[in-house]
Amino acid sequence: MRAPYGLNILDNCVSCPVRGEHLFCNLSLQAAQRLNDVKSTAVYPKGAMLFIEGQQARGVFVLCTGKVKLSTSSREGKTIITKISDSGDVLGLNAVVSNRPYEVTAEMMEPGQANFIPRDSLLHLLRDFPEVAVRVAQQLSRNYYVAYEEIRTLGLAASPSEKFAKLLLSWSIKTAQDDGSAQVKLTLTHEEVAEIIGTTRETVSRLFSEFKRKQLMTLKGATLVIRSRVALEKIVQS
Amino acid sequence: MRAPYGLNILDNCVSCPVRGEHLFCNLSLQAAQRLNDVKSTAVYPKGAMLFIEGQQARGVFVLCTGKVKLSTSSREGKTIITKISDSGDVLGLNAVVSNRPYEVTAEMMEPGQANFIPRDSLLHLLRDFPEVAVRVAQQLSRNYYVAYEEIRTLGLAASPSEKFAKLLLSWSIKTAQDDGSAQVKLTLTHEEVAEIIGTTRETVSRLFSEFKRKQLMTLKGATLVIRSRVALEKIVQS
DNA sequence: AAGGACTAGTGATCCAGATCACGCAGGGGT
DNA sequence: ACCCCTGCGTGATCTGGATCACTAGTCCTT
Repeated sequence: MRAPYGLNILDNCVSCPVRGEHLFCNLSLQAAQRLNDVKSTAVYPKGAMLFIEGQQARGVFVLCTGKVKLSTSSREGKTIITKISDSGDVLGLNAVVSNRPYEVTAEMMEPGQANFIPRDSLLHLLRDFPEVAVRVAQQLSRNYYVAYEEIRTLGLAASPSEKFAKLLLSWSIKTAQDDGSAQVKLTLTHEEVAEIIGTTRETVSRLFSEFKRKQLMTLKGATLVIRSRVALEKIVQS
Repeated sequence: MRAPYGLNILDNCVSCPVRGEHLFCNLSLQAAQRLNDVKSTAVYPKGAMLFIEGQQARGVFVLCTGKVKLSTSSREGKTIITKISDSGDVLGLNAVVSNRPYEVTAEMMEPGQANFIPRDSLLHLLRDFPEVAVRVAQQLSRNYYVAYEEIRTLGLAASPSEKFAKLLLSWSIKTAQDDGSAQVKLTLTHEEVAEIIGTTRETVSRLFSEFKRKQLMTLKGATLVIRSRVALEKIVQS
């Protein structure tokens, strides 16, 4: 028996946009109920840290609304952003399952709401409900794929242009039109973009100029308009 | 009830060096028996490909003996080695669990033996035995951590020297002595080392010279002697 | 013994991108 | 209005490592 909507973990915030695909949607009634009992909801302001790299894992966060920046830094202060998470994402799962410190820092980029599930509760859930364990395994392997893509990008894609083009393409996936164009609201600073593609702020500035000059994109206020995805793909594999 | 040794999946090859920590050791009697029924063992020659990047996932391989090189390449032919696996490692797990193509190519670097577990059998095992699912989840999150380390290395550690030092340190972990020295049998070509740390063969050659000159290591035949791990660690974080 | 196919070492050159150093615009806050 | 702070755009310079081009040792094959 499937849980009615009322027991979905995301239901007490905004309705879940991809309901059913998520880690904690469409569980059995029992599992969903247990989940509901152990979770707690909170609202976080912009800039709030859900957790910090190196902290012992306390539990996982299921993001309802808002965007979260996941990043790591080296001792010398260099920072890379590994992912921008949004609604529906589960944060901290790897650390919880393998009982290690959080490997990234999670910072709210805008105010938002998240459900928290304490470590022990989640682990018990895992052992009591095979369906949850399988879901978690699938989620973890998905995370792995994302990480792997990142390795490919960092290791194989040589130039900043290439990585920048890749980034633009990844942004434009959701809003892609039939004609290959797309619009994205640009919420990151050049500095942050630089931390994503592993280059400097100056280079990102120059990339924006270059791509505009080459008619690959235009910028109207904070709205990024991508002319042709095909042209970008050509740069990626060049 | 725990399975007797006779039912451990690694038992029909060399005895498992870290028995008990592995994915398929110390399962319940039932689970171990099922596992034993569905697995098949084979010997592979040097150069054999267990699977190739992009192939639909057929199943997982549990490596008994030998070393396996895991690598990805870009269309333009650039290759990176993401990991050198050895005895006990489980290969292809991520692809099987998330039902995607293998994300890497697995090539035997020396002759060796491996157990194969077909995809469907493993997935059934997952659903029937919560303990297996939990184990798999843990293994996946461990894989994730390794991938994450790689991202940190590629994204944060700037110079080839730094990455080379990191690599030497990772090699010397197992054989580290109290005085900070260590010995490693060097089985990779300069070319392969270059593919691991993401640089060129020439640069690796120069790195070897430089590190020898700086008394960080010496080379006797194929035996690499690391003088002081501390000195290397200093380079890593410099 | 001789040839070929890898693997290594090392100079010479070149260039993309980091670094440094500005100026300039917006936008709060007092 | 003022200042200060953060984010952006762009020139000038510098440099680490890629690339190219050799030589030479080693191991295998025939």
